Amino acid sequence: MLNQIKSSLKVCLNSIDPSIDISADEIEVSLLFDEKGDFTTNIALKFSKIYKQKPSDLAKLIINSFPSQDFEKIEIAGPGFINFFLKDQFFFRLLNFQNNRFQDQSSVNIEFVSANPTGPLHLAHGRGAIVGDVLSNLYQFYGHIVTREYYVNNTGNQINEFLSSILFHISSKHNLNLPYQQFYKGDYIQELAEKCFENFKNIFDSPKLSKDEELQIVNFAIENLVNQSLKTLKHSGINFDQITYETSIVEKKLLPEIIKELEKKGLVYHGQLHDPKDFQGTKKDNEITIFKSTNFGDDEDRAITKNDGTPTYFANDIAYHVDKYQRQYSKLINIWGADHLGYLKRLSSALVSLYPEVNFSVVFCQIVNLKRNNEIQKMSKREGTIFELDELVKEIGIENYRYFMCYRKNDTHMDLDIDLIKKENKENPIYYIQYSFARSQSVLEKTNNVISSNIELSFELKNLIKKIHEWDLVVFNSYKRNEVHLIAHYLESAASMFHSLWSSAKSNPNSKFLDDNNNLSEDAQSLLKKYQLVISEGLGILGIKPKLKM
RNA sequence: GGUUCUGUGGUGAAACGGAUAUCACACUUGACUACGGAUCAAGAAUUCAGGGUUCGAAUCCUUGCAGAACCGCCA
Repeated sequence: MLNQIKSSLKVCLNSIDPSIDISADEIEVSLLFDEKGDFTTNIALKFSKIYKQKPSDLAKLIINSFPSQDFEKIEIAGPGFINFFLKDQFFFRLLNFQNNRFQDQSSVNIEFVSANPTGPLHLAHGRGAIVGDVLSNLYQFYGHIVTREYYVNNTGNQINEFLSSILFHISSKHNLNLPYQQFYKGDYIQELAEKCFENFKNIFDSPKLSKDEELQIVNFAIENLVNQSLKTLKHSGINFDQITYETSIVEKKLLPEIIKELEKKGLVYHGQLHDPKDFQGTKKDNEITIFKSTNFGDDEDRAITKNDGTPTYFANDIAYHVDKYQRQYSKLINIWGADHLGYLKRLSSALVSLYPEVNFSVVFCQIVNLKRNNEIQKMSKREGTIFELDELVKEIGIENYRYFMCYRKNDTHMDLDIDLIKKENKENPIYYIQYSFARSQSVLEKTNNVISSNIELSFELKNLIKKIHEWDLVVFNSYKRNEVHLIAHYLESAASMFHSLWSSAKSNPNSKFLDDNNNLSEDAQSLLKKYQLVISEGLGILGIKPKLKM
């Protein structure tokens, strides 16, 4: 019906002035859930200038030429809104809307989590994990072929320090006197060190480890952590299609070609930036390769090579994204934590200067605080008070975990209130939604016969029908904007309207779905089934199964 | 100091530039021999402050104030 009104409005506008071309996308029609009407459009306000008319006059012209057979009345309201009142007999038509849903089967790459392989996943990774997975579901909902990708940064200093920390533990526990320092602390390092020791026992017979032996050990340790992380994610319903290691990107040796390309565009020079923190040696012999990211509004130019000639993290990251681009996705989406906010400019400008047509976007997830007993829990790696993701999921359950990670806009700070999440009542939205679904199911199960009687079109019933009709609009909007919280909010509000309708039957028995003999009208049946379908689709995108019984 | 984000009832949050700013909690009332009360109904805001753009601003621009994240040749 929304689309029908839209196209009728387009015809009206065209008949008013054929020389003006307004595209269907510019015509906004939305639903009303109060006494003002059932549908509304602002086009008379929006286009009054183009048509050189006062908004109210334009609205009048539109109404005069609008095919009004489906409507009780169409009126001008406020400064120039046009409100439509649907005839009662057409309400149940609003439930049939999903026949020609938008489809786009192009392939999309969504990269998320991509945690450093030097420790277990914790709360901070959890939000990006869910947002990435739900976004993937959303793209799949519209037919896209989605690759969920996990990137492992297994090179660089952090890896050396990680290895050193493991060997330090082995050395001190088994009195081996190996020359390694401790960087990372924590129980998981000790456990990992033990595993490495068990697996490579014979290596430690000699007093010194070769480079090759070190490599074996660190790879084993990384593999172990990555698998553990993937297992944690799998437990919360997240499965990756592709794991990409930084080393495999390095092996492809894309960097020289990339630097050459950027050089051609005048975006690379050799020289010096400020002294790095651990700078050693003389300045003269330390010319590095630098990307001119200030051309794109970045604060500073960024190094592509370090003073020892090896590529920076940034350099390898360009190569990684070039690699992704070359795999021919129509769209690349990254989910990043807020700590990468300042990193976007340099990466996207490098990527865009290489491939101006690239469709690359980043969805940022802000910090999550853990709230318990009404207090924000301070978390610190040093004090060992990091809350591992595994524990969180165990404590609150997958459904709660997934829902609550989605119900705030991704770029706002969020407090995850453990006590609230564990409640089983209205305060917990996911519970409230599931309860409405179970209620609808109980009616369907109690039904003796489906009959062709009429159900009274109360205010509450109309609202619920309209809400169901609105689903397509909401989910499409959520997809266009990469904002998954819109779905969570829709579900909550749909459930609220369902409960309202349910309770209205207390004061108005005609609003009951079932009659005294447990007969259900056809209309009511199609309403309930459609409600279940919409809720199932919405929860499905969030990765949650609806409950038939609770 | 720079870059980016945020500022909405007592609290936590919603709101493609649209009408009377929505939801939950807390607080105050009212509704249960129930199609599952695990619910429903009723009650509160000068949207941080000033200026601008617009028919129309929580939303866009600008100034100020307050808070957060980031600001290595670390990843």
